[in-house]
Amino acid sequence: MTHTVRDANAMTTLGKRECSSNEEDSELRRGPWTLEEDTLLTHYIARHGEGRWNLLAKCAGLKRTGKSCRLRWLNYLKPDIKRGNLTPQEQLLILELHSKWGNRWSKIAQHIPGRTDNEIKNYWRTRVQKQARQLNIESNSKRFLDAVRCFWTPRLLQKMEQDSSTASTSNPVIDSKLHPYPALLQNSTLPSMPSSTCPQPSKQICDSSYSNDNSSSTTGSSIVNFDSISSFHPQIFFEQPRSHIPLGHSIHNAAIQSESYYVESSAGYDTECFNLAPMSTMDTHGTSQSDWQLAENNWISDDMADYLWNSMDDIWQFRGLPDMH
DNA sequence: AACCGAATCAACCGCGTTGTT
DNA sequence: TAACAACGCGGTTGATTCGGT
Repeated sequence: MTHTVRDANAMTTLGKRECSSNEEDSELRRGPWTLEEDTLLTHYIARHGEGRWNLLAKCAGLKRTGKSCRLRWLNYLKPDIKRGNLTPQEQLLILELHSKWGNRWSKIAQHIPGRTDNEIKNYWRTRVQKQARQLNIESNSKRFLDAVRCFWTPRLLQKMEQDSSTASTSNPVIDSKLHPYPALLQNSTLPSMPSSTCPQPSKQICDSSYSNDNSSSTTGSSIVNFDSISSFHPQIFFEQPRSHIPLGHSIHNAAIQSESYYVESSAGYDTECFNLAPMSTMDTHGTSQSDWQLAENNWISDDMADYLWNSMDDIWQFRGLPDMH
């Protein structure tokens, strides 16, 4: 299989040929890795460990740059890499962490075990940004965050709940025994369509004392420390029972109103927690509460709401999963 | 069945940071 | 402290796959 070498690369290679007497430089392989190369790299790292990638590439007999070897190992060959679609929990976490850190893919990936920065970056660009584009919304805008908060986050939470109600005990999603709303889990119904008033944020959130800055951890909830999040397999559940959460349309707000989530390790990590409230309330652009209320009056149109709701399965890869209707 | 455009994701690049001599 | 090498990150590209016609 051949790989088209871009002009810039051709220039680089030419430069190397001119500047280097090392004939091997011109034999460097590019493009997709072969099984043989993967095997060589894996076996070498198994015996000698990773690091010093340029040396490693030579010693392992790979006609690749050290950079290429490193990338292949970290993004594909490393044993703890997870394959397959992102779970709703992971998607939720990406949304949340991105709202906090922006395009700090590596930093985000550190908190999603088994997922690489490249994978998360691709996910964001192909799924999230695509939808933002189709809606003519800036993917980093407040408006988009609002859409995420009011449409997608509740749906993801609902999906997680759905998973938890059907999952075997080996499935590390929501532990229904810990869920304060077993009835909600069993009886919740997917709203057929969000009402036009649905996206209005709860007053509880608007009135909350969450700060708008990115300092995190100093939110209305005392249990949160984003910076303390370390590797985990997330299990997310509501922090406290609410006295009443109506079913149907109100599940949007019900999910939003649930300010805090525990993240519990299923692999022996420290139990930690994080707060989705920043995503529910935080404005990464420093918008004031009055701005938010202004936005409330200028919310997503019914058409857009229709679109958002109907397209969520595509966006978050729910297609093929059991329908809750 | 063939074509074509869109979507996906592995792999690459440039550049800033960190470590070493 | 300067020079160089190695590393790591984020942005981008392009080959492959998918889905529609």
